[in-house]
Amino acid sequence: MGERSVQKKQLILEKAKEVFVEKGFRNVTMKDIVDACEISRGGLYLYFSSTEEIFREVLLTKEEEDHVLAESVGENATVSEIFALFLKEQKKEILRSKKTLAAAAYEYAFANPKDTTLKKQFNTGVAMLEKLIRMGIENEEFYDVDARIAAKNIMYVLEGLKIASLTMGVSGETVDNELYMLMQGLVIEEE
Amino acid sequence: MGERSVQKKQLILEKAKEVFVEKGFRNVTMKDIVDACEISRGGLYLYFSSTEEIFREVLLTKEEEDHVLAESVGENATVSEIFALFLKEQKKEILRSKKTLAAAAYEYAFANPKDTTLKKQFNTGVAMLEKLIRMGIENEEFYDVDARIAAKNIMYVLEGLKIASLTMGVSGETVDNELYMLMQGLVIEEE
Amino acid sequence: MGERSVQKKQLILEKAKEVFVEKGFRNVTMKDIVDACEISRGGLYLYFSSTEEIFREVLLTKEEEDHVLAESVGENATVSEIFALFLKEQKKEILRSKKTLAAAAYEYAFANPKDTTLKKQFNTGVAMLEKLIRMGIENEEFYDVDARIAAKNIMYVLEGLKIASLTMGVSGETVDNELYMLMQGLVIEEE
Amino acid sequence: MGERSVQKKQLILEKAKEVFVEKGFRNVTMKDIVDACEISRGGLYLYFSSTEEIFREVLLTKEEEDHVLAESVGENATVSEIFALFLKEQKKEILRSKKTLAAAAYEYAFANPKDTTLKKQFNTGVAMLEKLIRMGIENEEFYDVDARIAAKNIMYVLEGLKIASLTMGVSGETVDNELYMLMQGLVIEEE
DNA sequence: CATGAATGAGAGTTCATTCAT
DNA sequence: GATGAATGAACTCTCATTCAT
Repeated sequence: MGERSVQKKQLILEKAKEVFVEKGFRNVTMKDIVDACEISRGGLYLYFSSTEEIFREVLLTKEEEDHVLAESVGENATVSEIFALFLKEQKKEILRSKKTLAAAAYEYAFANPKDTTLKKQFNTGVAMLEKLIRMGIENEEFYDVDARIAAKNIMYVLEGLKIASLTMGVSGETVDNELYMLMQGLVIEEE
Repeated sequence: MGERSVQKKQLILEKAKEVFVEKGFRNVTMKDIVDACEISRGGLYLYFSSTEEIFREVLLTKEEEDHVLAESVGENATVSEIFALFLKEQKKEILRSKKTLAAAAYEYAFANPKDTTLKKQFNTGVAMLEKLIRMGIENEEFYDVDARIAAKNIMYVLEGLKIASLTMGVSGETVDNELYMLMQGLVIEEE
Repeated sequence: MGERSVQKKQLILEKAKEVFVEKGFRNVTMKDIVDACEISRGGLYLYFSSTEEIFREVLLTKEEEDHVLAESVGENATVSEIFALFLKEQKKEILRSKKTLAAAAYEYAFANPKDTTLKKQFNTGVAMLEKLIRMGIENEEFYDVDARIAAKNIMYVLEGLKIASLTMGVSGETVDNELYMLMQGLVIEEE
Repeated sequence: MGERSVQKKQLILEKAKEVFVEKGFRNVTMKDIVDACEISRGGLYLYFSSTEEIFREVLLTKEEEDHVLAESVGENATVSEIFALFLKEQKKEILRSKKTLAAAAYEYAFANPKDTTLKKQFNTGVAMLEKLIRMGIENEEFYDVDARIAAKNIMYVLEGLKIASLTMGVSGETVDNELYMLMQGLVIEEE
């Protein structure tokens, strides 16, 4: 597969992502993707042989984006500020969840219980938060909690908000309340 | 619709529920349900005209079960005990989520953003918890928190655990940790 | 599957047979059969799920016809006469082989080495001939040969003529010569 | 077409032959041959424009091999010996028929009734045998039979054994019995 | 000459939905 | 009411064949 093909593959992944965002996972057919990419029926099969295969690659692309995000966080000042920034990003993500892969990813996970991509992404998040919390504790910015358990708790609340956003809608205010509680549980307030 | 028809409809809903538990929502065809019910293809159409319609009714049945649960709680003694019992029930529910309608319900919600059934069920839960928390505060068993916000927080954590259980699996211990944190945030420990 | 369905299945088998006669085995698609039967695409799948399955049933039908033939032979007079009649039937069969299932059956056998239908039909032929030859020997109409080996030899010559007829064509005279040799090898000529 | 091209064409024919041996005729696609030859899709079309065309040339190659065989026979001593050697070769050929082009050739012939390649090969065999038998008769090694008819009979038995070997399997013993009968019908046994 | 990406026709298969009985 | 055969639309997937490079 030459240079040109790599570009085409990339194009397919981009267009396919839009389709998955719009239609979820199960609902998407190879034809949908063919139409979105404006290529021939057979053409798509040169690159991928099922919607599942395409979705897996789209998910990996997402993962990369997340990594980039995680690293860009590293440049900021105090741990509390980084944490606040992280939560702010999460809020954005939660509120626009209907315009992301989130629903499709859940559907995919339901259909593929063996696949561990979501789990890995979750664990990556936990690990990052854990590290952050440890730093906060060391700096005496955070209460002396069990960093791992606290990290997991944050991730579960975020998951809860995400699925709630997808299935019943949540207001910005609601998210703020939840995130505020998370901060409160960790950050030592100055008097 | 006569007596007999009502019974038949009930039978269909029961069998259909098993199918939805096993296969989710999108994956289920009218044929699957026809096969499970051992009725004729045409026969099913006398009662329901799509899997969506069937699923909606199945979901309502579930709602009733939940109500029953909520009321049975009422017989217990202290608020803390009731709360502990509630969490214990939730733990069970979370750990067996793969054997419940949960995944199908989420899939259904993704496909039907307008439908408010899940939202109503969530809100019912919030209301019940809010009432409980208010009672706890009055009894001085619970800290004096914002009951509504606390109730919502609990529900979001539970949602997070449920979707995590469905998509990546969670251990009993993990659930315990989370539920313990929820208790800790509310119940005033005696010294 | 009710009365009506059995008739339809029969109709499909008849029409399918014509298609197999005309096009062989591998070349035949479900669509070909659908067109020949003037039923819907999906309709055919109610009865059969592949051309192979259809062909197998068509072959069995043929087998029955052969059995009928074998028995009808039993009514005639001397063994030599029966034998002559048998060869005459075979000649007809060989010369019209292009209008029978023969080619399709060979193709099918190539594609399904495990299937023993052809072998069984061959063995049935051998058994019948062997019995006939034994009777001929007892009656002193036939030379005292090894009945089993002689029977097999006849069947192999007939197979050779059949495949030759299909792949290169044979004249009636050629068949006559071969069949005459077969008779000569068995029947004791009166002086 | 230059020297190099001829080599390439030869390579294609060799590899294609392996494919035809393995898969028969109808089952083989241009893609199969492209894959086997490790050339480009377009490249194959520079030399051949269909599997049929390729198969025709492969068949001619086979014909040459047979000729070589026929001539190599010429070096041996008595006619009976040559005849025995010929039958021995045929036995080998029959028993390994599943590893030869035989099935593909029959399939090809079914699909191309106009093609006379198989007929020519058959007639070449008949002619060779006829010549041999005439020599045997002259030498008084063979009975005084009609050489042409005897030659044809031998060829038909061999065809019968070949197709039987392909479609239902034959044992070495069975082949021996048949070939022994052929010898017996010709060779005058010394007392 | 040679490549291999791309096309589009066409086969296989499944299902929601209808309708005569 | 109930049945289940029948339909046809929609999808999946494969290949022969072409063509820009």
